[in-house]
Amino acid sequence: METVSSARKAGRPREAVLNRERIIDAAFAVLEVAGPDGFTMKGLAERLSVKPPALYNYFRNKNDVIKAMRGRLASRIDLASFEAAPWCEAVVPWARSYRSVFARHPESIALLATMPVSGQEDSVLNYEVISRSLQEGGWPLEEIVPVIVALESFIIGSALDAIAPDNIMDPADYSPQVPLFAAAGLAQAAVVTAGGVRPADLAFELGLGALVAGLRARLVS
Amino acid sequence: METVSSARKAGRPREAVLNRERIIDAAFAVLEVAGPDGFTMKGLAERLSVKPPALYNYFRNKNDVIKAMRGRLASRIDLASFEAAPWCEAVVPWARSYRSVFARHPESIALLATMPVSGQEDSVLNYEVISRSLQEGGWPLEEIVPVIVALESFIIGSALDAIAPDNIMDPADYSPQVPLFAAAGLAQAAVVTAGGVRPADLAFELGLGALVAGLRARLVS
DNA sequence: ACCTGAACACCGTTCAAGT
DNA sequence: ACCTGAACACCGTTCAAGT
Repeated sequence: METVSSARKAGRPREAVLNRERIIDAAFAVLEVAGPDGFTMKGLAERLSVKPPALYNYFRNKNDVIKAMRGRLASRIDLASFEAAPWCEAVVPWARSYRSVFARHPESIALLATMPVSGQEDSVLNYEVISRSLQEGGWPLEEIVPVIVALESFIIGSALDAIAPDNIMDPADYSPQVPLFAAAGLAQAAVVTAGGVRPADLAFELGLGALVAGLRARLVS
Repeated sequence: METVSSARKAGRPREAVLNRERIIDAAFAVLEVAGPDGFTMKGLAERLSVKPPALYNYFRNKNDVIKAMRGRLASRIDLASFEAAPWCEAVVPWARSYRSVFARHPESIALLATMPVSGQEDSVLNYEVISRSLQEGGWPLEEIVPVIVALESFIIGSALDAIAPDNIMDPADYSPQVPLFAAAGLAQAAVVTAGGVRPADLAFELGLGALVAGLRARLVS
């Protein structure tokens, strides 16, 4: 009589159960349901029907898993606009794609965006494409990196803002002490409900437009 | 014969050893030397010559400690410029102060900036001051919150960038594959060494100037 | 080579016991 | 009221043992 749920016994399986791709897929799934605090090697192993030590055959440690997750996200960012339009138009869809890739996995940002990028990753290749677009647009060589970093800072900060609850700026019981800010919040809420967008989207689009316009103005002057 | 290091015995001390202020002071000290991963309740207790459970008389849990730390930082941000100059001038020193408060405790950002702000904190009062300055500058009520959020997104993102190692954008061995990006990095490095600043500072100042200029342009048009 | 099982040194938090 | 001591349920990681 066979048991139905035949747990794997110790010992090498005839054919490997795991690989890096499968583990990263599962990692995003676990992160999505468990959140950053609940993202554990045990939970990851369980979703793969495996014991935690098995993961260490493919990744050196948990940080190594997270690094691979970020690499996956970076490869999803859409750079196509830089091939089709000048930088000041191209950065807008790129920035939206960048932010939305993270917004697709809201729980990822705290975990992924704040871990220092150690050395080289595939994402470096993306920067070459952007650099070329900026150079063709007339940017001096020494300002190309600062421009990219400034844009990314805004995007990452906006992504962090997007993961916060919508009412993060709600003064709540403090309203009497901050009347103008409370009124501004209500006025924004009216726009938000009318437009069917999130408050974070409003701030992102406004800031992105201003940042690009300001960069353009600096370039022509 | 008395032992020199007389450890405290169990039982209530004649006069309380701890208070919230002392604990928060110690928390920043521990965070600074131990980093975000090494920031533990045990480490915090040790620095206060106390056992971990004692902390729970003053804070409900570790997150509560972190929230108090952020409140402390928020109170250090300098808002004085908003009383003395129009918004487009005032935001610059405010943004620098905001970012430098976090830069003073580089290890804090990952821990503090990414934890969602739950409900009300003292920082809400700051927003009233900024809102008033924006309104006096002619901003429509419904755009005041988005403007503040866009600025904060850029500042927080820049603070995150500032904690990363200076060579975070260094293509290193990838240089042959990304020649223009590598050259741009070298050109930036020359400016950085000549000016005696960090690469992150360059990007922050460039982005801040552009963002403010872009916001101004939107307002007058 | 690639998995399990057992073990180690942690962690945050709870709670009774002591003064 | 405010501390310690002991305990609980975790965590990441290592490593021998099994196939």
